[in-house]
Amino acid sequence: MPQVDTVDKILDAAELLFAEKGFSETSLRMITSKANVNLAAVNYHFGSKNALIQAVFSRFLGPLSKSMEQASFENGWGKSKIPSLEDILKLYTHSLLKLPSRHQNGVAIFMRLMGLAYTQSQGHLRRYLEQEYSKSFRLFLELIKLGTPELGVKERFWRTQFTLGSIAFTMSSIQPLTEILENSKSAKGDPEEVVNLLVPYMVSGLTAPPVDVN
Amino acid sequence: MPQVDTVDKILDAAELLFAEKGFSETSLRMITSKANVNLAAVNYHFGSKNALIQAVFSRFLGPLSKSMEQASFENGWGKSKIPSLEDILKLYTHSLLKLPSRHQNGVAIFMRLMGLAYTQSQGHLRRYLEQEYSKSFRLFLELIKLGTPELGVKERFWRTQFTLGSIAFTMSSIQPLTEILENSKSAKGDPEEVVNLLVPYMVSGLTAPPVDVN
DNA sequence: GTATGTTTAAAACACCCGTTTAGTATAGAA
DNA sequence: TTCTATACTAAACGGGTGTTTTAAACATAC
Repeated sequence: MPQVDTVDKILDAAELLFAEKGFSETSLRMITSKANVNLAAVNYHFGSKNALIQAVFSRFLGPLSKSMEQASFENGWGKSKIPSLEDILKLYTHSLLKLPSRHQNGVAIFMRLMGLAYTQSQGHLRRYLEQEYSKSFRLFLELIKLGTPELGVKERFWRTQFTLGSIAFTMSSIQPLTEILENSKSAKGDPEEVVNLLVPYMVSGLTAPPVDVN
Repeated sequence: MPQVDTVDKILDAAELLFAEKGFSETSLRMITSKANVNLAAVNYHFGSKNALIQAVFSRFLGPLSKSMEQASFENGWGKSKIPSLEDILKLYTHSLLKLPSRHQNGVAIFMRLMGLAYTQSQGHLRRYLEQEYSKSFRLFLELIKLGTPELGVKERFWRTQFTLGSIAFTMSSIQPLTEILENSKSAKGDPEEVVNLLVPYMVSGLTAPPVDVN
């Protein structure tokens, strides 16, 4: 019996390669050779490549969504105790940063994967995430609503999309962007630093004076 | 001699399919069959699939970068006449909206392609865009710098990325998002309306009090 | 009308893909 | 020991990929 079993070896390798190259650009042969595992093992343990993609997401989204729901509950947030927008966004971003990972900079990988999930046209993945984690997402929207009481429905909707766009887009390309900024190929790209810059940006955008009132 | 020559038929089809599915997920056979053109025509006219991808970008980035440079010049913007951030963003967003296109909602397609160029790992494309349009991009950054004098280099860089993310992400999925908001499959999604909500959001985010000072 | 260079067409090429099959090895239970 | 379920592996399968080749059609110039 090996220390790390085959399933985890596959997930580890897949996580890295997907984040680096994208889903369609990563072949099962790349994954299995990086994981030192037989090609057929993927289909044996997961059934298909699509199922593997979903499993990669489940491995970190499961714990993450649980911890976020719990944190929101423990804070007693609700209509009787309305949190500030900054508190909400800080909770979420810092839950992300504290996410345990098997890799060196797991946050960046995780973020990049989330960005890809939005960006790449993986119908099955979007359907899967919607089905499994819609409850967590609705909680997030509910909290945003509590934190931006002055906004109309339409304007809140679009500003939330703008905000998600900032996150997804930035995080999905944080590595190349860091290289541009540091002007070197070895810049490692510190997600924590970027997140600390991101929160005030989002707060300011979300709480800007409304244009519309409806 | 046909009304629309083969080259343009290929570009039209490729543009739509790339925006819809991504680059690797779109095969030359999909493109040529949608364009009613022989498979070999792509390699004959463009040389390779990668060259076709680059050509798709050139067709709209060429005119766009020219019109933007010209507009900035005509306004006399520079260190002697510093534009407001709102003016800058309005110029750019409205240049985008006025962008002539061969398709119905060309803005969304164009934005989605730009988002993909960042997001998908197409090394050759990033290199190509950097080489061809670095001048235009540097002009944009220079204008942003004029409009946000209170920001340090690092913070300005990241906030600019956040802003680009909002635009690319929102515009590239404006259609499905509108459908969600209106709760109907027939909602048409007016880019101009969204842009009017987007500009104040971006201005507010970019001009938020600095966190860092370096 | 014939020759010349350009564009289209059909077919084949070599390669890589995800998946399946058929078989082997291993470990615990009866 | 024999049986059985699970874990793993080597090899092959069918199909799709970008690209190249070969030949035919076409317009234009001489």
